[in-house]
Order: sequence, then C-alpha cells, then structure tokens
Amino acid sequence: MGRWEPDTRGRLLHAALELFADQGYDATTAAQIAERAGLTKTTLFRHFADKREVLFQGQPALVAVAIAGVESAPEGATALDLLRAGLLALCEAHVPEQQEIGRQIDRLIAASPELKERAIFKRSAIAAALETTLATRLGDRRLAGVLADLGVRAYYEGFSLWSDTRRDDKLADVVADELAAYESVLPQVTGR
Amino acid sequence: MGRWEPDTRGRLLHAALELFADQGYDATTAAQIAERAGLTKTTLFRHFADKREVLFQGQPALVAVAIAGVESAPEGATALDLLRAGLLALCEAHVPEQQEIGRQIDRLIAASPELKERAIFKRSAIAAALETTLATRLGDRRLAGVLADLGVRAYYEGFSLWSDTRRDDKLADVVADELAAYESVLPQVTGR
DNA sequence: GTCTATACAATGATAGAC
DNA sequence: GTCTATCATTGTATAGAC
Repeated sequence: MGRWEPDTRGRLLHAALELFADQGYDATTAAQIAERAGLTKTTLFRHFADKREVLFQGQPALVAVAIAGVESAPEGATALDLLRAGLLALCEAHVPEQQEIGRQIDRLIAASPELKERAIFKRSAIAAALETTLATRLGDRRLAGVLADLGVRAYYEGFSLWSDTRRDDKLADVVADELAAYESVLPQVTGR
Repeated sequence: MGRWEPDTRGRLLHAALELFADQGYDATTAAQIAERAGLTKTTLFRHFADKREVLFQGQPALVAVAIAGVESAPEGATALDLLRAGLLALCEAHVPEQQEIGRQIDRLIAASPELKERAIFKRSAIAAALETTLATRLGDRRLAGVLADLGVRAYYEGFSLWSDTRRDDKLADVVADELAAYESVLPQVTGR
C-alpha cells in the first residue's frame, strides 16, 4: 500500500518501549528510537511533536471515545449516568494487550519527571474534555467540573488497581467500583 | 550583605516578565532573560531547572503554606474544616501585588502550551500535597483525594474570578464562596 | 557560596531533494 | 512520506574567579 513500511507510529512506539526498558527514557535519544524503527530523527519529529508523544499517542483517541460515550447517553440520564456512560466507553476502548503496555508506560512515567509532567497534562486534557461535554448536557459548569474530576480520578485509580491487583477483572468494573466508593464517601464532605 | 546584587531570582522573574510581555515566551531565550537581569545563562540555570521555572518560582512556598494550614487545624475538625484551613492559609499567603503578577502569568500560560503544561503540573502538585496531608489527618485516602481535587478546583476557579471580576474582594472569600457552591451541588452527584 | 567562561549533547525546526 | 543537512536553543558539565 505504498513505498514504505506501514504503521510508522506504532513501530516508533515499539522501538521506544524497547529502548526505554533497556536504557531508560533519558539515556535514549530520539535518533536512536528512529533508527530502531528504520527511520531518521527528522521523520520521528514529523509524526510527533516531541519525544514524549511517542509514548502518549494513544490518548487523543481515548478522549474522543469518552466524549462520544457521554453524548450517546439517553436523554433523561442523570448527571451520574452521563459520567458513567463516558467512563464505560473509555474502559471498553482498552484492549487486553493494553494492560501490559499500560503497565510498562506507567513504570517509565514513575521514573521520569519529564514523562510525569506529560502524563498529568494528558490526564487534565481528559478531564477538561469531559467537563465540556458534561457542561453542555447538564447546563451547569460547576457540577460538570466536579463530576469530571471525580470521573477521571475513578478512571486513573481504577486503571492502577486493575493492572496491579485486579488483573482478571474487567477494567470497567474496577472503575465503576471506584466511582461507587467516591459516591459513598461524598456525604462526609457535604457534612452528612 | 554580599558582593552581588540581592534577590537574583526575583530579578530574573522581573526580567522574564518584561521580555515575555514584549516578545512572547517562545521568542525569548534564556540568555536574554539572564542578560537583562545582569547575569549569564549559566547562572540562570544554576537557580532554575529550566526556563519555565523562572515564572513558577513562587509555587513551592504556597504548597508548604497550604500543608501547614491543614496541620494547624484543631483536633476535632471535620474533613471540610481541614480543607478550608488549608485553602485559607493558601489565600492569605497572597499579597495584593500578586494579583497583577498572577494575571500577567496567567495570560502567558494561556498563550503557551509549554507553560500550560507546567502550570497544570504545579496544580497537580498542590493537589497531591494536600491529599497526603488530608489522608494523614483523616485516615481515608479516597476521601482525601476527592477533597483535595475539590479544594484545588475552588482555589483555581476562585483565583480566576478574583483577578477577573472580583478584584476588590478578598481572595479567601471568593475561594470560600466557590467551595460552598460545590458543596451545594454535590447532592446532585450522590443522586439527591 | 555565587558567579562566569567554555565546551558540549540533545531537542526540535527548517529547507530542499527524492 | 522520507532523507540529508544545517541551525538555534535548551540544558549540562567542568573548572575557575571573586
């Protein structure tokens, strides 16, 4: 289907994961990643704005999925229903293989402040997108913001539990449990 | 009190703000900032890990203040009392001049993805610190996390309101109002 | 203990050829 | 879409001056 090997971005991700596992993130140059994928540094930076984005290339699609999930919720849905619809869509976008890749990436993030900063930026991008959609549906910016924070927290905490201690459960269930735990703790905030 | 001009970091911040206002963040080099402050690039990087940190140098102190605020709350304080104590301390650490500097920095952040990423990282650092302290006092990680998100949101939204439309009010009051608004909206999340 | 001089590796941008 | 080549800038490292 063309003069070059297909799936350039995927090949770059794969090459990066191997090299980072061997040498660490900092000790690996963009040129090395490109070379292992059979490309040059210039080409890598044509596909990704920076070295970090090679690892986070999956996130934008997740955001779109979450938004679509909220938007496809039925008309009479409650605030919490909308949030759950978004999270469910998000979770179902994960294929089982991503559990292992996710673990790998999480380890790299934990070891690199540079990656941690980008990871938090991505997390906040999901929250912001969720907030916007929820605000449209609910007509209440504050409620939307609070809900988005809650949902994103449930998603990240859930993902972490899922890949650490609940590997055989479905991600959607773990996240739903986490969200339910927040619900049951909220009355303590309001003052009972 | 020494052989050199005092307040090196403050001078660098001042120089950076002037140059960024003139030329924008991207078009200003670290060397230019240093030169305007009467220093060299080497010295700038001795004081700050990177160019962005010149702008965010105030944040670490704010984190310490917020934590101290929570820790100094009386023994019988409720979860919400603890959060309010932290936020109050945070707000009172702001001197009036910081309203204008804060506005300036916010404009720069809005115009630069690079700065936005760092700003979000700083926000999350405040949330994480708050969460840790609250968890210690409350003995409940989940509650602490949810509370920290809520508090940090109130602080940032409050700051934004304060510098945009409520300049003459006290920051602490604006933030307290914002937090109260979240409290009143929370029952809608629990499901009434 | 803070600053400077110099040299250096890596990022990321850019222009032009295939 | 990729490559070669070149480039400015970031940020580091070293060794020394006051």
